[in-house]
Amino acid sequence: MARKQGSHSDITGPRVQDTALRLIARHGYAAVSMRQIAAEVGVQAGALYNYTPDKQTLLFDLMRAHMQEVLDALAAADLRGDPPARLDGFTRFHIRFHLPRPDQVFVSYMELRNLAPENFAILESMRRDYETALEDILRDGVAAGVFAVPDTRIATMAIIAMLTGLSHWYREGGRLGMDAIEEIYCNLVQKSVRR
Amino acid sequence: MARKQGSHSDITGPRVQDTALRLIARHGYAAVSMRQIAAEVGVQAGALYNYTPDKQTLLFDLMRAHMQEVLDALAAADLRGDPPARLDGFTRFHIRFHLPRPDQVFVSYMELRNLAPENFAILESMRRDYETALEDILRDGVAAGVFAVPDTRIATMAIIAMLTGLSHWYREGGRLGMDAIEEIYCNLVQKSVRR
DNA sequence: TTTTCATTTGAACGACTGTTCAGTTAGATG
DNA sequence: CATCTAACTGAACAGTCGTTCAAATGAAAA
Repeated sequence: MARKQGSHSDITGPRVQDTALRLIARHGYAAVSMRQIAAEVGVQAGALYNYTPDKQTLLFDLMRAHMQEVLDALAAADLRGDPPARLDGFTRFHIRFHLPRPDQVFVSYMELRNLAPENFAILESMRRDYETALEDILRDGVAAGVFAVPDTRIATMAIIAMLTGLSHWYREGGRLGMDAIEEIYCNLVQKSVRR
Repeated sequence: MARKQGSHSDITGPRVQDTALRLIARHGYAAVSMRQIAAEVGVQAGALYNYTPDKQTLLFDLMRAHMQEVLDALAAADLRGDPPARLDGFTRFHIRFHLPRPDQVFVSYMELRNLAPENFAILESMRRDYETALEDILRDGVAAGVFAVPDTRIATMAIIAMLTGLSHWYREGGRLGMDAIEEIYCNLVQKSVRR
């Protein structure tokens, strides 16, 4: 029944996602037209609608897929040990996961305002889950007396902003490699919350 | 000669800037049309061209004005003392200046990719000046032996990302006031670079 | 070989885009 | 009062926008 070989949808579908992600990261959602995406994929604009009901859903699917990957990967990382060890683990996880995905990070943080309210709420909730994973570590550390932060919620937001900011300026092949960056950020993060 | 009283341009001009800033911060440069701005100002679209040569320049003027205000205010702050005191001063200055200007911060960080290359270069240079002010403090602290950072450039970027991130989630009337926020961030920043 | 249908085309829809400009308006000037 | 002109209108220009859909395509299934 369902065609297996020779079906172009297996190829075109991912190419639509990849192209949309790259173009939106570069120019912004509102500045990229369906015809631009189609042209880079190598089809006419109408063909895109075999792969997304509309432009808004195309954006939302990109962002949701990214957030889901983040949460799944974090769960798989299975951070263990005392709070400082888990904080180091979280820092290294964030950098290792996000640095190779600059386009996803860019889109996920810049295009939130272009989401329909119900889609925004879904992503905000997923984002909150990620933040909570870090805040739990900080709270445990405070309870254990190894961290001293005046406010775990704010420390969480501050650390995540610091880590996310990295993705905005880091370029592969720059002065420092990912491993060196990782060490430096672990040092900064760890000290900022230590007693 | 030049009309003084009753001249609308003294009123309409600033209103164009204010309206454009607010709409662009909310919806993004590409998503806001000249007709939307005009409608909120209360004029027809054509009238906007008495105040800006084109849409691109309108955006650039908003962003350049903001960065110039930042640099002027920082120079006026005239931070003195030992490196820890100057770092505290920088942290407090950044928060006090940026928190009351969320729309400017939003536009200045989100719309860089919508600038023409020559305009982008100008803003990037002003941004670099601001970053250098912080890096100088960190370098002096390292030289004096009161700070220990593996890399002053990265610590600079990390701290600025942390501080800028604050503007993205802080809302007036929230759980904590600006003064409390200031204390918490001074604590986090100071500890992250201390020996 | 014929049939079937997933896939794509190409044209069309109405609406909106930034920008220009001749003409109108209204308030200050002489 | 008549004049002047800064400020603004309203229409027009040549495109582009997201989206729809009948028709064409071509490879797998029968």
